[in-house]
Amino acid sequence: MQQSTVNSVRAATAVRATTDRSSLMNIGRKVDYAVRALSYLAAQPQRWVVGSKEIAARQDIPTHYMSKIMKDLATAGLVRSHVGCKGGFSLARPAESISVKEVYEAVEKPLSLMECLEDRCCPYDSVCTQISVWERAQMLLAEYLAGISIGSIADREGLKGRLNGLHS
Amino acid sequence: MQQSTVNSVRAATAVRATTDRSSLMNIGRKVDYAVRALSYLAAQPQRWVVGSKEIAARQDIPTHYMSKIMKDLATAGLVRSHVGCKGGFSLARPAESISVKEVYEAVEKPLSLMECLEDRCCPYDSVCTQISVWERAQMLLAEYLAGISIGSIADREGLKGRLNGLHS
DNA sequence: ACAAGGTGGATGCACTAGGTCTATATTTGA
DNA sequence: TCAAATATAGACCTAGTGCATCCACCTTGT
Repeated sequence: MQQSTVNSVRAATAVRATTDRSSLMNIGRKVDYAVRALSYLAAQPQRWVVGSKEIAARQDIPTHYMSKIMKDLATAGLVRSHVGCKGGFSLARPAESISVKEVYEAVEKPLSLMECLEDRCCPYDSVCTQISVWERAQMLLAEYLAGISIGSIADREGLKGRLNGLHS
Repeated sequence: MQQSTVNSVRAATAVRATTDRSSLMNIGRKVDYAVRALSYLAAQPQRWVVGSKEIAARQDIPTHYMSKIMKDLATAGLVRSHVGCKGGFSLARPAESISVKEVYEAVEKPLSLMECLEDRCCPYDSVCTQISVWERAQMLLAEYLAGISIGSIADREGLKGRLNGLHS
């Protein structure tokens, strides 16, 4: 029955999982900023290099924080960085090919709803009856976010079109 | 074009939203504990009263923390509390009618992925192109979790059935 | 009356989100 | 060639939060 099952598992693993909550889902400002910054880049003419200060100012994002975020995005390969005077950032790939999920994982961490879903070392996972619930929820979310592109976000309200129209 | 739009909005609202991040999605231990506690109750014979100490011990949950969680569940009306000697908790409703979403909201807060989705006072929401993305993601998640019941979780692996079999 | 339970609140601690700052390396324009 | 503008890397700070512990009190069955 239930108690004996759980008890035996507990006995087998006296040590509790380390308090490493560093991997839960967190859709905070950082993600918001990253999406806005990328959208701003996407709305620029092709391969146009924009400084992080400009992005920060236009999108009302704290300047230095913006730098750190852009660095993350560069490390993840979503933007290309151009060092030096008149340097800045440009999209490394077509905006249509950059998904919100990628953006999230570039500035935060791998998408994970619960810690036991990530480090597969939860002592109970063999008898846990709720893992699959969260697993499925996480898949739903990941699939949805993987299907939304920065391009589609930037293109709402016709921003890109309007801007390009002005430049042509 | 983009900058003027955003700038005008910024000008109209000099004050930034208060740093109230108290409402983001957090599927942590508390939710885990709550689900496990409710599952444990669901696996008991009808309306059987179980002390929080017992639940805590059987499910390997910190004792005092368990009390607080049970209190939350009682406040939310998911369990009935029985004060006094030989007191404890029992499910207030059939386990099949208690959804994981309810459990989450009982011990945490209203399900919300981003703060701007909750307090509808984000100064940018009229021009923000990503709100709808998170809004939809949140709906997906909420709908899914609303469709999973404690009953179905407790009944996996036939725990309830086996236990009832032993008692009949 | 008293022990076994729940109630409510105070408290503590570690960690993180969010943000700032400085120093350094790299490039461009004058 | 030098100065200004930029990215890079890191230390640092602060308030808030997750997780938990403990205590004083109230209820109730025996």
